[in-house]
Amino acid sequence: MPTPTLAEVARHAGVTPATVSNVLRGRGRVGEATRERVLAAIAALGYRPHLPARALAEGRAPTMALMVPSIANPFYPEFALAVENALRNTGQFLIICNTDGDPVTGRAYLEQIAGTLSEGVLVTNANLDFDDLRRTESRGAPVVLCMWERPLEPPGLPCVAVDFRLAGELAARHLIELGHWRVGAIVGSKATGIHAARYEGFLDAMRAAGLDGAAAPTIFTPDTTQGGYAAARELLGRHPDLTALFTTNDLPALGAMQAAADLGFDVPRQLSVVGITDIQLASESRPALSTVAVPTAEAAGLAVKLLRELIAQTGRAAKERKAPREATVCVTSAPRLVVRASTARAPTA
Amino acid sequence: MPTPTLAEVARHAGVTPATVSNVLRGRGRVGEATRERVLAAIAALGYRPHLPARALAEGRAPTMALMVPSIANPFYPEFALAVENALRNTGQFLIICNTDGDPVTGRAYLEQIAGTLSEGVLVTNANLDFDDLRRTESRGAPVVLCMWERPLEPPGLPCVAVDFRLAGELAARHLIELGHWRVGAIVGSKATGIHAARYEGFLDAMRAAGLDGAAAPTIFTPDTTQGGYAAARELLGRHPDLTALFTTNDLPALGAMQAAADLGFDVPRQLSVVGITDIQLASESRPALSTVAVPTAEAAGLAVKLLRELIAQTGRAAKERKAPREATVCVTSAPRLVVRASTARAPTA
DNA sequence: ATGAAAGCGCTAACAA
DNA sequence: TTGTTAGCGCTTTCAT
Repeated sequence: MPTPTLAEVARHAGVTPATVSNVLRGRGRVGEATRERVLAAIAALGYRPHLPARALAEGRAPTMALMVPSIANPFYPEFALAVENALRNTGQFLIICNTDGDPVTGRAYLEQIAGTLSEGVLVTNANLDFDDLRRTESRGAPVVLCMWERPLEPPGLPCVAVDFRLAGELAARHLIELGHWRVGAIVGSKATGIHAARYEGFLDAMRAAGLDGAAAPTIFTPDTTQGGYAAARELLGRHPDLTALFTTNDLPALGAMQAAADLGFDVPRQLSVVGITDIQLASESRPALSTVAVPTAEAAGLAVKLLRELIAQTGRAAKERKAPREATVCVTSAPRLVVRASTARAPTA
Repeated sequence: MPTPTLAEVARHAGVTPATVSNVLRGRGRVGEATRERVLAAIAALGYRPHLPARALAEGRAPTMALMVPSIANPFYPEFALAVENALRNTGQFLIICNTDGDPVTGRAYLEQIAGTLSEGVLVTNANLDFDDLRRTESRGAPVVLCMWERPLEPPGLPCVAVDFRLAGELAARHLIELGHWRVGAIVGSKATGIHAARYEGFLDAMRAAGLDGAAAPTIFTPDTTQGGYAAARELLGRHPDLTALFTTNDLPALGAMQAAADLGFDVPRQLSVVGITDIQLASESRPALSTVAVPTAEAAGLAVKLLRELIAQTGRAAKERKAPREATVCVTSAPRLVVRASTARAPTA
């Protein structure tokens, strides 16, 4: 027996669909007696509301979309879990869109589901075209950038920002305080790419310590374990005297540690490695990775909150769509250093 | 300007909605001239079909649901990615349901979306109640168990089965062939739990080698890195003469390697460790984990395929719903051993 | 307090 | 070849 419809419940209870709908949503006045009868019918028939139909009638959409480059990249599942938790009990569900880092794939998703299946879109560094995102917005589906890296330079789209420059600075400062001054940098993006702010933080810290950060051996590489691995090999090969590696993300940091292990470097005795983010893996590696923890779960929660607010202002329900350009930037709490086993005092030359 | 409706496109093209619908789906004959006009109108207005409305009219649902205990557990994102890839271009999207291993949470998801938002349900070891699943089925939403561990003992629900007993046997045989005979076992479930078949494979291999597997020190522990870590510490503490650890899953294996490292054991020189599954992390650990690779991507593809077939037989479209009890068990190709750096010849006593 | 009716955006017979 | 008419399951005025 397929799920009964609201109409069948109504018939069973001897009322009209409107009444059933009313008891279901607590709208309109309903007599105590009939309410009970309706509730009984619902229970008896095992009625469950048809979400798409309800959404259609309400002019809403039953899901939110989360755009990620690849859910298999260890950062995103953690983020997705937090998003899903935030969504729980809102009556909306989470659709995962893997863009593969390809703007065309990303656009295809937006075209298909934004505003129809999904009421709003959460975007992580999925390499989407900003024009596509703005078009999505203008079609009525709010967009929130989930991990914007520069709180002071909003992107012109609603976002939740994390102070990644500070994260970079904290990581570098940690190294410096341990006495390191020959430190290499592994940046998980192009020079002007997504990790630039983190690298700037590194440079700031070096400068503050009277060191010439710009002279530090630096490699720009893909933001992956493999990228970090390759970069570390190259860095360590060319500059065997380095005592520490600054890395803009945990995955490359983990890769760098593997490279160090394969090269016979003792981490942290001969070489310190520090990352940024504090994904789960960071505490599970051996040696455990020292890193700068970033409030990802908090960011996920804020992103969902912001998205829902934007929807409330935009949707059919909105009285007047006020220009929301104001409060569309949330900033998370600050990153903080987590010292584990991959960093130690610089070896005295 | 919110997305235009099909009716607006029709008006713009000077035809009726039915005609637009026809050109959109290639049904019914449409004159070449009008088709062009309609296409032009679609392009001009930037029309995009409203997925829930379409699904409602078609009597389908616009998504598939994937039930996982936690998307943050490293195995599931890999599986989810494969599922999403298999779904791509089917016009359906993937909803992630984290059950947290809690049957009640799982039931809540099924109640809400199975058959309404989601046309079918893919289930991994999310610890769901089989009665709930059967009820879901009987309400018209097909269910597929995605990683059934015993091809020879189907569960009474459609499933794709992986020969995990064989996986366990291969892992154990590998150890035996390397000359290990004092091997401990770490099982990532209760004795009668999900990993029992893998453990049986271990016992089979031991027996075949004339060893008393039942006498092997064994610990049943949660299927996590931490579980493996704790189990290995205990095992190694009580039996410091063990030369190898058999593990029913990669995560506990990785945990066991960490424990070994913390205890000062040299892996693989003093201690070999082998896992099962071959998740990405397995090749990224140091030493890289020897393991038995299981065809997860293949399983994901088969699961989606099977689910779609079941839907085709069940849906409103089905001519006659034939009893599908027959072909509802897919078996993947066999697991295979992947030797990496965590296993070596047993040290000669 | 309840019912009647229209409509959300789309599809699918069936007519013309 | 195209248009007409219902209807998918639900919500929501507006009457009664």
